[in-house]
Amino acid sequence: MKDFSDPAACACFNLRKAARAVTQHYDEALKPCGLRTTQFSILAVLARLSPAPVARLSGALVMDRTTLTRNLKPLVGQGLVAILPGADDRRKRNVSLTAKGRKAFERALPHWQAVQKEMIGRITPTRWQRLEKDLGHTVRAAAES
Amino acid sequence: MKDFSDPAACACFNLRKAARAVTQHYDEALKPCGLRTTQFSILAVLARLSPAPVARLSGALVMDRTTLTRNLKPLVGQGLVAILPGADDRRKRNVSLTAKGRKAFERALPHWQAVQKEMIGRITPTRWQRLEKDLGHTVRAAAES
DNA sequence: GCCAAAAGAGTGTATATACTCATAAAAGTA
DNA sequence: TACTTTTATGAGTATATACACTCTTTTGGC
Repeated sequence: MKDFSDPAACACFNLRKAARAVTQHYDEALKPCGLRTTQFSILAVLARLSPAPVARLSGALVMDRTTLTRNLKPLVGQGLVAILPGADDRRKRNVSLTAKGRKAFERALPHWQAVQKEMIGRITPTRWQRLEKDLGHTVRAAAES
Repeated sequence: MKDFSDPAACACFNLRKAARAVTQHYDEALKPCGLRTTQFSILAVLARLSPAPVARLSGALVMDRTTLTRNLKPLVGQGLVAILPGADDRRKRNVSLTAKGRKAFERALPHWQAVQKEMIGRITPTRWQRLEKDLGHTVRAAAES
């Protein structure tokens, strides 16, 4: 049982390592847009769900609620995202994409497509298809506690 | 080509998402030891390579050199790791596991094994075996720039 | 309507991540 | 040897991550 005796086989370590390695390429590619990968992902989710309360977004991103709150700060600072109190429920904060934010997202899209194509090409489309499924399964497996 | 038009298919986003989800379990499991997953990983690598200069360790961890420097700080603070100037080359800083650090690592090992077993069980050993290979390939693919 | 419980969200604190720039020492070269 | 280049590293800054705690508002039970 190598998997349970050799820390180099650590599932967490290997996932984080791969995430670090890949993130650097995406961040580099999105640099001309003034966006990080995480920020692009948030805008992408918002493009579909805006406006939506914080908890709904953090669920969609599989990101801790408080993490999302912090991550929204620079986006709000840049005027790409606006946060408004909910009309029906004053506890809720509705996060929405501004016009500027939607433009920034659309400008970033081709840059993302380029690096995505490049990276999947390197990984190999076949392997990536498999990997994406396995990652999705992993997220669900981790979340089911 | 769904992979190049739907940001939800983003390789980076999916990797980071899975890393986040899994990290929470490992951090929770290692909490009684006073270690985070990243710290455990560093100790595990040091258990094999200690003493080693910063650049050598960051290479082994596929972690940015400056990131490792920051990550070492709390470990040094807890006395688990010591950093000494190189005798041969005064530019180098040799990072080494202290006796206390080795003990902390050995105490943490069973906790890691438990969560590793639990997580691989959830993911499924077959899928994990495949995933680990694919992650390794991804790291190499990303690094070959 | 009153009050306890639950839901939605922010803050304090600490770690994780990495780019840019600065520093110092070793190695190479004329 | 003096000068340049390369190597090893740290510091400044900014974002990413999340647990514990707190605050406010809503909801449910009576």
